[in-house]
Formats: sequence, C-alpha cells, structure tokens
Amino acid sequence: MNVNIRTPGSATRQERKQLTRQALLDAALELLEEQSFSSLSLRQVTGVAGVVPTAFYRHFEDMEELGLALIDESFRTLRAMIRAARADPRTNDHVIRNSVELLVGYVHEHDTHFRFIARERFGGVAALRHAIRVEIRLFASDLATDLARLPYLERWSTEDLQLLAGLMVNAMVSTAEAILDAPPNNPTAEAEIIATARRQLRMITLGIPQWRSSPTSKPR
Amino acid sequence: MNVNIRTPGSATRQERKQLTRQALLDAALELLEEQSFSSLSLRQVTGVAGVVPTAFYRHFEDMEELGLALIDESFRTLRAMIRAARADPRTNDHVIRNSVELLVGYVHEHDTHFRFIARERFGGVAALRHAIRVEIRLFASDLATDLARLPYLERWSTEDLQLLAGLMVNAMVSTAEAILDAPPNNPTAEAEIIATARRQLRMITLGIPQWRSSPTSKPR
DNA sequence: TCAGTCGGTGCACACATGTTCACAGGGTAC
DNA sequence: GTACCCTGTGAACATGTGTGCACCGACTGA
Repeated sequence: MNVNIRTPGSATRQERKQLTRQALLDAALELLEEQSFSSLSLRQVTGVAGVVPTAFYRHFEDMEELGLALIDESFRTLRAMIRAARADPRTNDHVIRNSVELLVGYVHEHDTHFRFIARERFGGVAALRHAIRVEIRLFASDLATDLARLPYLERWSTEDLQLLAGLMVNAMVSTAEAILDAPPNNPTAEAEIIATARRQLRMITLGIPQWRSSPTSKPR
Repeated sequence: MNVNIRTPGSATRQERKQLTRQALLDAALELLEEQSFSSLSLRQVTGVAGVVPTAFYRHFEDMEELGLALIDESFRTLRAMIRAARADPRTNDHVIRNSVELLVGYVHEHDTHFRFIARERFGGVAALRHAIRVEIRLFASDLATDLARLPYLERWSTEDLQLLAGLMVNAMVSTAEAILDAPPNNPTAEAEIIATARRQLRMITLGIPQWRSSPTSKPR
C-alpha cells in the first residue's frame, strides 16, 4: 500500500514504462514531421520506437490518446516560453523585438512540436482540433492578463484585452507557421518573415491608442 | 481534324467524362469534410462517386493530382468572391462591415472548399501545402493592388501595401477558420466571431494613419 | 457501315493496417 | 523465497489499400 515511500529501485518498473512511452511519443513526433496525424499508423510508430505493435496498448488505448498526449507535451513547452518571457527583465524595453526573437528561437528549438500543432490545428481528427483550440484560447487568456499589467493598457476592459491578445496570438501563429514552411537554411527568407512579424505587431500596437475612442459595444 | 466545328452530339463523350470527373471531385470534397487528404483513399473516393476503383486512373494519375485539382477549384470560388467585392459599389461606404459580411457569406456558401483549404494549408501532403501557399500569396497581392486605389493609401509603397494586405488576409483566414470550427447552428457564437473580425480589421486600419511615421526600412 | 478509340468493369495480387490471444521473463510485493 | 503482476513478444486474423491486366460496349470519325 505504501506507494511513494520506497527505495530508489522501486520506481524502476514505472521508469522503464515511462521510457518506452516517451519513445512512442518521440517516434510519433518524428514521423509527424512529414505526414499528418490521421495518416499515421500505429505500426509505424511502434516500428520507429523499436517496439512490437501490440506493446502500444500497454501505454495508450488509442492512437487518439497518443495524439492528445502529444498536444499536452507541445503546449507545455509553449507555456515554458511565455513563462520565460515574463521572467525576462528586458521585455519592458523593446517588447516587440524581444517577443519576436523569443518566439522564433522557440519555434526553431521545438520545431517538431510547433509543426505538429500547426498541422493538426485544423487537421482531420476532431478530438485533436478541439483540444488544440482550447489550449490556444488558454494561451491567449494568459497573454491578456499579462497585457493588463502594461501601463498604457490600464483602463482597458478585459474583453478588449482578450481581443488584442487574440490578434497578437493570430500574428504569432501565422509567424510560426511561416517560419516552419519557409525553405530551411535560407537566412534572408527568415529575416523577411521576422521583419514582417515585427512590423505586423508594430502595426497592431499602433492601433492601440486609437482604440479608446470607440466603445466596447459593436461599432456601427 | 476539325475539332470544334461539329454537331452538338460531338461533345457527348467528353461531357460524360467531365461529368464523372466532377463526381470524383465532389465525392472527395464530401469525404474531406471529416477527414484530411492524406488519409483519403482512392477507393473511398471512387466508392462515393459510384465508380469502380480502377476507373479513377482514367481521370487522374494520382490522388495528388486530384488534390491539386481541388485546390484549383477552391480558389476559383475565392477569386469570384473578390471579384464580386470589387464590383459591389457599396464597398466604399462601410468597407469593413461589408467585407466581413461578404467573407462570412462565402464561407457558408462554399464551406466544403474553405474547410479543405484550411485543413490542407499545413497538412501532411507537401505538394498541396505549396500550391495553397502560392495561391494565398497571389490572393494577397490582388488585395494589395486593390488597396492601392484607396485614397488614404495613395502614397504607400508597394511593400507596405503587401504587408497590410498580408495582415488582412491573415485576419480573414483566421476568421474563416473560426467560423468553420464554430459549433453549427449557434448564431450567438458566430455573431461573436463576426464582431471580433470586424474589431480586428478596425484595429488594423486604425494603425494605418500612424504608419507613415516609420520608414519602409526595418524600424529600430 | 466499319474499324477504332476510350471510359468503365471485374478479377487478381501483394501488401499494410488494427486488434486478438496465449505466452514469456523479470521486477515487485509480501 | 515465492507467488504475482506487468511490460513486451510472436503468430494470426480479417479487412482495406493501390494498381496491373484483360475485357466490354458504346460513341466517334471517315
């Protein structure tokens, strides 16, 4: 009955299981760089993971369950990113420049995760689509509460902040997707994307001071 | 040798072929409402189209070729939309309201096409991805030349216009995707999306007058 | 009218897939 | 130390898949 209080060797069984579970996730992610989830077969995954097909069921009931686990894993890294952004003291100086830089860096570092999310955001599996949608909404909400702390957004309603955050998240998503789809090892193309992202964010923020003039209700 | 000058019955052969070709395209589009292209099988398509599997090769060499044909078909309707927008005289009065209305109407009318494009824009088949990317770029360019005719954008550089058009297209794409993913038969949810789209476009346009202050080169 | 072209059929094959079942072998609990 | 639990194995199956091939019947062109 004593579950947690044990000698260090006690976790070996679970550790080994966790290990092959991670191997399955990694294998899937690797394969998903070049195909979409709906065309990903259980046998492909187990093949790359170096396990027999039937072993799959020891870890996931479904392929769908594995997909949801991948979404979870992917957004964990995203949350880590925004947490890092919050901790970074420089963000107050050149918000846009640093944000874009941070985003681009993370996209490169975790390109498989980002590519997976981008691909399945409107992919063929409904469960994955919805899960991703929920996570993105949560992400935008997080950003909105962050924005609320900025001086010149003090008096904004939460609705407007959500709107602004949504606009920014859209821009970020588009940027990430553009980077992933850009020809690799082509610095100029990527620099162009980065510059565009900066200008887009700049254009959005330039609209902010004008926004107060209109009420929260739908403008005529 | 006389190809075109013939009795009306002459085209019957080609007409019938074109008919089943269209049946294949329609069948694929129907199936693609609930799955992604990479998981779409040749036999599924022919099955729904009411043709034997091997008949497929009389019309397309590949499934990929069918996919490209679908992209072509989809963007034909999109081009029709922008042409209608140009022809509409009211667009000068309430640009944003009318644009959003037009977009939403078209998305509903051709939801299968839009859904297909949204799904395959970053889907698992590289050829489709690239074709869609090209078409979207063309679409943004078209919009940019349209924007160039507006009075208060007279002195903008083509680069900035492309940037602005890209921003707007992004917003439109996001809106279309949101509508497609919204729960059906839920007017309030859709009204919310429409309102958000309007405000997003409004926020973008509000940034326009401020833009002149920065040069076309990358801002520090 | 007659040979020919061509869209559609039916059969066949090799192969990949999901899932089942009994089984093994070693860490775990007592 | 022993019985048990649990992760991974191997064979087997029904089913779905792409594609080659010979064939047919009707429309076509002269």
